[in-house]
Amino acid sequence: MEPRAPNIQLNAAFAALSDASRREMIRMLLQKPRRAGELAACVDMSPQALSRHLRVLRKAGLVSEQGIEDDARVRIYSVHPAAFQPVQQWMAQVEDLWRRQLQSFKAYAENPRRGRHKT
Amino acid sequence: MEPRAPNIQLNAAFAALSDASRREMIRMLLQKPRRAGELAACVDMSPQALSRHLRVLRKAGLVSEQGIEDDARVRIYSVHPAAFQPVQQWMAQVEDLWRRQLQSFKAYAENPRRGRHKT
DNA sequence: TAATTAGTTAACCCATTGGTTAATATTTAC
DNA sequence: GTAAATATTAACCAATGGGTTAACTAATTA
Repeated sequence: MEPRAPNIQLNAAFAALSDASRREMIRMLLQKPRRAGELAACVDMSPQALSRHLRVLRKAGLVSEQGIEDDARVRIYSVHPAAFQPVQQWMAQVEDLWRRQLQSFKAYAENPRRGRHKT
Repeated sequence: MEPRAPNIQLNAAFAALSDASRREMIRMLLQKPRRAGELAACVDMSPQALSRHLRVLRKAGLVSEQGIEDDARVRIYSVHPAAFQPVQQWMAQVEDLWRRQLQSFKAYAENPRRGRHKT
């Protein structure tokens, strides 16, 4: 096992979230699953551009699509919350590491002779 | 105040985090503040490439630099944890919205209007 | 002073992103 | 049947991202 997994999925998730329109789409889809057209009304862009953003979200695994019965034109998009987990885990790691650092700072402040700390 | 702020900062933060090398740099800097050269040893890239990544992180506000007194060549980089807050807040919002709609979604998933489930 | 060290910036190159228009399915309306 | 509505994909184009080499600044050292 490599110590340095590429973590493509995590890259894609963060990248997908770096666009305000896509974040807005996710919020919309969190309220309820919707078709592309309903999203278009909210984010105000061409169907083509929207479709691309949906593809980015899909490839990142953040949303999933589901065809409906008798109309192949329409697909229902919904948020796939499991895909957010790696992101949240990474953020939690950061928070944890930061907390530890705070403690070491605090320890230094309480007992400064032990180490050399530049603020 | 606009109801729809572009949230450039949030965009930049997510984008900055979408690169594995930059995430690794952040982890390194969370252990302790370091100079550029120390980071280079970890992420194994040219000083120029590294410097660019540092600039991305700086512009996103995720890390801050601090010159040392008697050598202007060297700057100490450290994580600026406050910049992670918008990201965490957004993620928390998502989690919250998801929890609120969990019942509806569960009903939706357990009683799909249609069969074709392309998870 | 010249050379080395530490690091950033500039110029360039190539791959990707994201938008547009045009073309393509598929269902509904006429 | 044809046309309109609902989307997606293809082809194209401008802008960005990220890497490289070269050039640059500032400090240390010979």
